[in-house]
Amino acid sequence: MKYMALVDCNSFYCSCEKIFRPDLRNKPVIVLSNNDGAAIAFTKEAKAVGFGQMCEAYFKLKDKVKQHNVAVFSSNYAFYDDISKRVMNVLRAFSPNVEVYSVDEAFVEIEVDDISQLEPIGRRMRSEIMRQVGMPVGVGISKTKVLCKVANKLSKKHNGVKVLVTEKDIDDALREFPTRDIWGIGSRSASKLHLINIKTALEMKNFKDDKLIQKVLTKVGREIQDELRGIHCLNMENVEDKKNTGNSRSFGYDVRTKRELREALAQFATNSAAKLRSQNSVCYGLSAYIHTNPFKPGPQYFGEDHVRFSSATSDVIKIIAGAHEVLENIYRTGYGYKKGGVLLSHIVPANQAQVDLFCEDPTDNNEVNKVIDMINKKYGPQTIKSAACGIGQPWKTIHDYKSHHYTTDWNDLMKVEL
DNA sequence: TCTGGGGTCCTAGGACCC
DNA sequence: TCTGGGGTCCTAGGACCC
Repeated sequence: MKYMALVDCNSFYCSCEKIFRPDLRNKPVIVLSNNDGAAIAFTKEAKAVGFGQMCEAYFKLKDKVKQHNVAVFSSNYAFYDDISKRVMNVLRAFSPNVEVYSVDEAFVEIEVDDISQLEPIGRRMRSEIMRQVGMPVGVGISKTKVLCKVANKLSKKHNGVKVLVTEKDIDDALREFPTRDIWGIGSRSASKLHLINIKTALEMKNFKDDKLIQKVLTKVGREIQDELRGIHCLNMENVEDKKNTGNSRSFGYDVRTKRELREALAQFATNSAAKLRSQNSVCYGLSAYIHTNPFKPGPQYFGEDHVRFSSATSDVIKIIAGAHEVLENIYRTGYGYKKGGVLLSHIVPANQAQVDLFCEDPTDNNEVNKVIDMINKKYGPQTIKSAACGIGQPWKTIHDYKSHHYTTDWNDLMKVEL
């Protein structure tokens, strides 16, 4: 019989930071967003002393951080990605069918003859990931993805592994489970369910009027209902290529000049294009935006627009030009801009792209891009890039508390003193 | 002073076709 | 009074996730 496990890393970013810092064991740790603007990850020790509200502004937390002697880190995404890959590789030893759902969690298909084998498998996943990577995880095992999510949530109270497969166990779990905590039910949907008197997952599972659920929550909600009943709607998916990709950042200060915005958007375009090429895809569309700081009083402006490429491309030069074309349309003088971004859309595999018969310049600078990618792979990201991105990039974000790139940079390897 | 970034899927409604 | 019917494709916006 086939089941699936949802393996989820505990406070992933914080746990990454702790791997090479044994002195932080059992200590409160928080990780900040880009720009050190907001707190985005917390260990359970940090939650215990009152932290834990996602995206709370860091400047509001500083006093509390001092008071409780909390270790604070800027986010170090290259490092987290590397640890994530290591965790996923451990899981691949358990099953050929692993769906990496996000940086810190994966669904793993498992086949057993008897359900009594499920819990030991979950235990082994946990211990192997801890042994090989040093990452604590929780494992939830059940029949469908939505039920796995429920099981995973409960795993914290069961030493990290919870199996939910018999009807009775499932109903017992769902009876206590608020609708808002169901995977895919956000606050809006939960309020709507409340209006028809559905407050727990069990009530949703047993609600007879499927058509009403469909009407209130669309197809999405209907499928969640079936998943609660153990009926598969959300299948294991192969990690396919991204359908959209992009890059955006808040700036270190309010940016006022078009020259600086051109640099920033060129950099975002460069990063997006590199992601596109790394999955061997090309795109037909690009959109870009800039906006003022919504937290500041005063007039606000959100500018956004898009362009279509006459033939699909992953050429960094064309993509930067596209972003600049959008900027010309959306830039307004007199505002201080706090954030900008570039998104690539209508992405297709490079070998499936249609060539436009009347396109003036269908050839990309493929060789140039290849060389750029090669150099940046060998010597590190950003070793070579378009001068349009600027040199100093003063608008860039701030990272005051960045940890070392322990596993992704030779210069940051851990030092051992003898 | 300081408030994240990167995604997915669904639906309604407009544009267009014959 | 009364103004086709049936279909496809695309996009903006909403909702959700980590």
